[in-house]
Amino acid sequence: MPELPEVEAVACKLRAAEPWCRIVGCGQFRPTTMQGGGRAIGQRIVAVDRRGKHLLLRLGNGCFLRVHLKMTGNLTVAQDARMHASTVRAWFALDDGRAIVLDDPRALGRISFHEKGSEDGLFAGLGPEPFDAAFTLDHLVRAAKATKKPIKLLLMEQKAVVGLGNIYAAEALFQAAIHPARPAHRLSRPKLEALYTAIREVLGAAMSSAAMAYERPGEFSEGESFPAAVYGREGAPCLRCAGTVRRMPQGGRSTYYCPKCQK
DNA sequence: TCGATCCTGTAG
DNA sequence: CTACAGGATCGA
Repeated sequence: MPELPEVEAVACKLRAAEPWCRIVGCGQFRPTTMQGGGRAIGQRIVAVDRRGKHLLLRLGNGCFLRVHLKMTGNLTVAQDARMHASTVRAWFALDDGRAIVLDDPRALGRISFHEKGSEDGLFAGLGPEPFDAAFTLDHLVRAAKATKKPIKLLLMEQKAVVGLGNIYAAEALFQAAIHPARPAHRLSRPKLEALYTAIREVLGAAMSSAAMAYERPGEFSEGESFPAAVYGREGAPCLRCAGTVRRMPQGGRSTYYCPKCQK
């Protein structure tokens, strides 16, 4: 599921289940999934926030639970805490009988409890939100000029900007017509400007698509967002030129791109 | 900086 | 069986 648009959709869906009753219990099925969940017992969730791909469940006393969905996680509200799928890895029971459950087939998702005011330390390594005023073209240019690593890897580091993963990084680079392996510091300012615009457009389109899927369920498949222009299209014709989409390994992941129009 | 690693499921 | 999957951290 989750790059930024999908995480935001999960947050929206959780907010729709407000107001929250008190947390009366929690559980997990392996020791690594959740750290300190028991410390949230007795508290009430007062807000659901998002920072990059992290979900923050704010508690009444200022502390918070941080949830990272990793590759396949989903955080949902179950009407009955006693029933759950085999892929549920952790849960919080609420006073009204409902439960917040981490459903995650691959079991890579993580939940952790954090003290009031520990956000700054916890997220010190994260870059700006893509739609925040702090994410400027100059910021992206500075980040790009500072490293020789391939631009796609820079985009996926969550340091120059947060929220892009394997799909949207590829989509943004395609839209900006930039080769994913280009050393970041060698990109011209105009190219970086195109990339800057593309990042916002790609994420923005995915977010409205995710919101649409939420408002009108059934018309769009759950979780999946809009059709990708390059991702997963190896061997298919490029949507912009006469080229053919290729796949190449990058940092242990698959990168999709058109070698003809992404230089 | 790069590969290995965490996990399970699915497709070929 | 192998390859691969929308993430991120860790040790060599």
